[in-house]
Amino acid sequence: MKQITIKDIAREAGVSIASVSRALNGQDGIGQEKRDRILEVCERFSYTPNGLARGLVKQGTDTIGIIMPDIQSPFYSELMVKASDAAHKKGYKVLLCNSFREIPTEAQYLKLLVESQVQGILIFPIGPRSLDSMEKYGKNVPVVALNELPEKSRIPYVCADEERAGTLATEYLISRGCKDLVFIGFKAERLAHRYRASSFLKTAARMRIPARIFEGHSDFRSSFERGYEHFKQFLLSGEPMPDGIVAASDATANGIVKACRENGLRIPNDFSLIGFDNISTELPYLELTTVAVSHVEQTEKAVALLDQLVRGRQLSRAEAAVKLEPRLVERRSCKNGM
Amino acid sequence: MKQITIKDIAREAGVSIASVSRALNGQDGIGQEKRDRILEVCERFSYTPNGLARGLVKQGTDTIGIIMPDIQSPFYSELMVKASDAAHKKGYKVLLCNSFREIPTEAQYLKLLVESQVQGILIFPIGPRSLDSMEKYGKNVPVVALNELPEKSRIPYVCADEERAGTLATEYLISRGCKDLVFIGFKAERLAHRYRASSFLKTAARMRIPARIFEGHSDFRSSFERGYEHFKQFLLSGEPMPDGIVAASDATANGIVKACRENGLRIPNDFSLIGFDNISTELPYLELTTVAVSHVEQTEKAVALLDQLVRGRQLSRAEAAVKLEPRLVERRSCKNGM
DNA sequence: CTGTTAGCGCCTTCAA
DNA sequence: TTGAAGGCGCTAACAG
Repeated sequence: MKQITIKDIAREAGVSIASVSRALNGQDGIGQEKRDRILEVCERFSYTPNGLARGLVKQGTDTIGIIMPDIQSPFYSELMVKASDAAHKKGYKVLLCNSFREIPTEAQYLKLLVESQVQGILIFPIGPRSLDSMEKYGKNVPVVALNELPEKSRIPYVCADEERAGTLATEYLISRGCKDLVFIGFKAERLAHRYRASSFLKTAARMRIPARIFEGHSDFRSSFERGYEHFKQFLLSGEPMPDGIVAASDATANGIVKACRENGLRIPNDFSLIGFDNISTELPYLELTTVAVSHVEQTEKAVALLDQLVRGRQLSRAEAAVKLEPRLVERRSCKNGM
Repeated sequence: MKQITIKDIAREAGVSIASVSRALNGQDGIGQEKRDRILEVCERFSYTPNGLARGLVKQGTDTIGIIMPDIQSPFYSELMVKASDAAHKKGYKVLLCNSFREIPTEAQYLKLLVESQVQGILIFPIGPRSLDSMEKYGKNVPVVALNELPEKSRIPYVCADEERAGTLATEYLISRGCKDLVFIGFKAERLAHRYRASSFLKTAARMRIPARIFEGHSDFRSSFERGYEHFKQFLLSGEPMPDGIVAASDATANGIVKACRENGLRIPNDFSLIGFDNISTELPYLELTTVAVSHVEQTEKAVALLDQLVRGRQLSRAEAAVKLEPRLVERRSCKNGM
């Protein structure tokens, strides 16, 4: 399939390549009649301009890349969709990449995107170990992180205030009368989990309610599986059953629900359950109460931030480190035991 | 962020740009010592080659594009992941695009990918209306369709033999003792549904079992919603309850299950349910029996086909129109009433 | 209004 | 083993 170039079109239409370029880009400085003729020829040859050449001379592609760990997770795919929307609104094209929760794959995509001359990158890091390559490629092109907080670094980010989220969730459970709390699905590598868990403990202590973190062993491919397996481990552990469970995330909560079904446990009858992230539109079988920031707000902020950077604005440390206020989304997975 | 070029590196290392290029691409014709020095300089400046320029001169990007209608659907996202895997194995990089089930968006991405000089495109068409742009851009670059069968066109495709799938599903339900069948979630625009539904009718007639297609009104964003709404409409319609339901797809079946829960219906106690596509690993609450082709087989075939085309091989009509044999995946949504 | 020309950053002959 | 030079397809001055 030999590529047809602007030259072919020019020859065929009997004009110069400059005119073709002008016609194609809707610039003026060309007669209507000539323009029509050129466009007609393009159509006839089903000519498509070479984006590489154009990008090369224009020094830009109007494209940003989005890297996320798991396209199959409802959480990420929803955020991804919202983020592309936001990017499109700002006039960017979007390249999507799925890192499969693998650090090397993630690094590879960062490289690919930089090489593809995207103007900026939005990344949902896999975890703290993502930092190295983010910092490396962040020298070439602006990078904004969502969702994991690269606090130790200078990478700009937009995420939820997870500490506050943990507090909200715990307070809510207690306000509904829970007297014994367990946190399930904890994964130490996730910074968000660390915040959620530590403020969980802190809040419970402050309110004088017994609370513990269940540390399930071994890790699993997805948060869903982790929730499922950890909760089964918890049931087998012989530990006393709490009346309130904080799941490390909604995906985790979903796994817990599955384990409950298999063990004849009912929510919220047997215990109250609360999660984080608000992916529950994807959980048709459970109306999960959760704590989260608005996905739209988060992604739009992130794109706006990236856009600033792309346009070369210098941002202060504070402007580039956005923590959004989470709020409670009340549904039906918590009983009212007051 | 001024881009660092091969020229800067050459100047810094005190060599010619040709040498830098050679070092970067691991070609020989350059001394080890010089090569190391160059690489060191690249590292120090965190130089990343410009893919646009490289693609331009190499006349190729080793990249393929994948376009799918809905990244949030477990069905598509799973296929997408499998397809990228297959592409990576063949040495291609992958660009992902989400058409949002919108024909214009789909066309736009086709254009974007062609302009980005991908070597080939894998597309999960939204429906028959996708054909126009597929044929248009198929002139520029090889395009292979999955999942919808563009039979009227010359676009190469790899999909399930949906007629056979419909037969299998219907036969199975009947073999399990069903005496009254309804097909729910039908959407006329989906070619696959038409095949499934018509062979459903045909098979039931052949086996002398009453069967009908319930035509729900109005359409919905996702198959899930369509299943949910259509089944609720069915319940309200006053039609007699069948003992076997064929859902237009697994996603549809999932919607039906949701409606069942809300109406106190139990599966398979109240009726047997079967779907298509085998996405049920994503339906933790129901072990749905289904009919489908292997996702891995399908995507690998598709990538192999595309690869042939990319390498310029001419394929016969038959080679470019692959229908895979579906098989029954037996789980627990059908009772045994024999 | 139109055409000519000089690059964009890189790879690849071709000479040295 | 090395470097100089041409050109990939396109846009953006600059001339006419």
